[in-house]
Amino acid sequence: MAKVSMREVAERAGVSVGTVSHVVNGSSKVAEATAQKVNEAIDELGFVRNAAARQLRSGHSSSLGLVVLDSANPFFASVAHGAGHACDEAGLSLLIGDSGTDEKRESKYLELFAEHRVNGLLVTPTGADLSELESIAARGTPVMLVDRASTGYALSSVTVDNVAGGRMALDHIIAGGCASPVFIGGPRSLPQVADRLAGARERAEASGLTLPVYETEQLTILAGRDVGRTIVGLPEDQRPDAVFCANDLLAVGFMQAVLMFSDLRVPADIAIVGYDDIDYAFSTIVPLTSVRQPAELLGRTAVETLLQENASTSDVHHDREFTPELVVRESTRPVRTDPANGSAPPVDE
Amino acid sequence: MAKVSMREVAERAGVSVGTVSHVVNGSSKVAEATAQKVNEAIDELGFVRNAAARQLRSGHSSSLGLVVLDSANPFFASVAHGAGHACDEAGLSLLIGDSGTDEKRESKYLELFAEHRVNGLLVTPTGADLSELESIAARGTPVMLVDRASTGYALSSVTVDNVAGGRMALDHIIAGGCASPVFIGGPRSLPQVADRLAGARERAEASGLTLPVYETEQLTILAGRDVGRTIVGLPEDQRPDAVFCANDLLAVGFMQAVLMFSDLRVPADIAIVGYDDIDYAFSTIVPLTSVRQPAELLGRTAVETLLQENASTSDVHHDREFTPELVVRESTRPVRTDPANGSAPPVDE
DNA sequence: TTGTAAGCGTTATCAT
DNA sequence: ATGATAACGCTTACAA
Repeated sequence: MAKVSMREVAERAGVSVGTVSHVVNGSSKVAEATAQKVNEAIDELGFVRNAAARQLRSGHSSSLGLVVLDSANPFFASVAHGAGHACDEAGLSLLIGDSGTDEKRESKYLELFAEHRVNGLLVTPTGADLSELESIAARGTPVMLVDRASTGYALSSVTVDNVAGGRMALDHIIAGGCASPVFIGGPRSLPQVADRLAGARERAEASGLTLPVYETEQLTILAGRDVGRTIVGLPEDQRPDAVFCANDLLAVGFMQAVLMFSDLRVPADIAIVGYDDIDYAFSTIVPLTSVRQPAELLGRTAVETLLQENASTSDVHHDREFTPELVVRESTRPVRTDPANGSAPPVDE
Repeated sequence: MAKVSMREVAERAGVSVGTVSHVVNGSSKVAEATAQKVNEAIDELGFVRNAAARQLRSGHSSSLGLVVLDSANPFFASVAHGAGHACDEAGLSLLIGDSGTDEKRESKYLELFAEHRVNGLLVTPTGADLSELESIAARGTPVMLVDRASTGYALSSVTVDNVAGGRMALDHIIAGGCASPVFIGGPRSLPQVADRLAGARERAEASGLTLPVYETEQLTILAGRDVGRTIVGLPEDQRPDAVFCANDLLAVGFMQAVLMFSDLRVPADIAIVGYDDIDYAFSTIVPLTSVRQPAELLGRTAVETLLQENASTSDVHHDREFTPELVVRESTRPVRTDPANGSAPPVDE
């Protein structure tokens, strides 16, 4: 058992615990010779610092907590990766929690991290009510919203403009000549989903189109496949000619269903646009057009901004917003160069 | 700041700290009325237990540490997911470290987890030398190897038979009539890679074929794409007619390169077999034939076995091995039914 | 340069 | 049923 304490090391080396502490932490000048003896004792005994005691005494934890909606989603995996790197550079360790879009689990992790006295919290919240987070922040633990705007709350945030992303997707779909697009995604209580839909619907309606919604319970491949099965079973005159999926996982699943359960072609019969541009979007059966989000950068920026606010004495909150980018691949029809129409490519904003 | 301690709660409620501790932990009978008062005080003050103090006093951490090679790899994401679930059920929290196949980083996490006095360590080691882990185990922290055999060391392990997987892949490739397969993967110092190659080579040589190796530095999409670019640039008579990739990420990247940088067809000109059967293997441009590993089960079993060993007093080590499974899709040629040959499907073992 | 000693916030063992 | 109180292993003034 690693039940060797500084006291035992001190005894073995014939010095005091204070001295041991100093050589372990390099906190004060210790004579070369004594340091040597102490280090020997440490090796012989297999001493390992006790993080709990150290933290209890010092008051802080040198760690950050991150709560994501789904760590199996490559988007969040990238966010976590970026955050992890930034933490490494700052000498912090990153605790990761996966809420699975469940408020109970989210609270559980928030509680756990609070008990561990993390230096800060990075959270992609599940629910609409951010008051729990706000009160945590008010009590002194810096909170940073990740991929979620702080609208109406005294919290900082790092986001990507989802409304703009939704607009890009629909503009592109419409420019390709599709006339009956639908939206697939959910739960709609997630602002990411709601905003992408809002942007998309805005552009659909501007072109005189409705944008029916197929709401899913989760943003997974499986959910996409289920909707896909439903849609390919529709009579031709009710079948959409384009789908905009709230994320790439849904799009991947949807594409699987189309190609597995029907003879429909992508994009000729149904065009597909995803969201996130995960690494695999490039490699799908029909390479996927997607709205790219700078996931790693999001994670990194979240950490850096948090640390920065932590260092400053003021209580200012920062809201950093990135802009997504449409990546066009084969899952959507080429932009229609309709001479009557001027043949302009889709324009943002 | 969450600097409210039990002492303050006790004062506020007019009781002793001992009593507060009891109501917080439900550890002993407390009168209904006093419990009420204490809970009120807790709410009003916003008291949050201090994990460091609690652990220091109690001696254990209620957490497990997991160190994986690459958390962005869906295979390890699944392993972590399975492990996380098992931990949840056991009321433990899971600390996750990503070594990035770097021994330095691996050691760093091992050290960090040791300082946190985790109840056990789940590790997919990077290097060949497991003596560091062995001595950690000897000092009392249970260590469980994940996706790595314990050969020669007094450690427990949960693995999938990589040699068998390699055999399956090559048997299938050969049965499809390919005559010049190559192996893509690396670093070869990883036993997972070495074993898959060993199994594959065994079967290749049994059929009188050599199995050239394109060694990569990492098991990533990018690495696969690089090798792909090299291979499609080869003169036709030197070009392989099948590749067996050490994991699906490589296979995905390789496929991207083939389709992007050449007019070669998959599987007609080049057949591709991956390893892991990640969710996306199903959705690649040409759906990928792959050797499936039960990733979530691996993680779950690792945790359960560890806990089990932890509970028992004996020092027995367990080695649990799962068998992989070939999943055939369109990236490989159909098995050749050569009448002269009996037309048997590929056989395991 | 090194030793001494007072906590950090809990839990657990006693008494009461 | 509740209260005192002694650890747990460490950091950090302050003394020597």
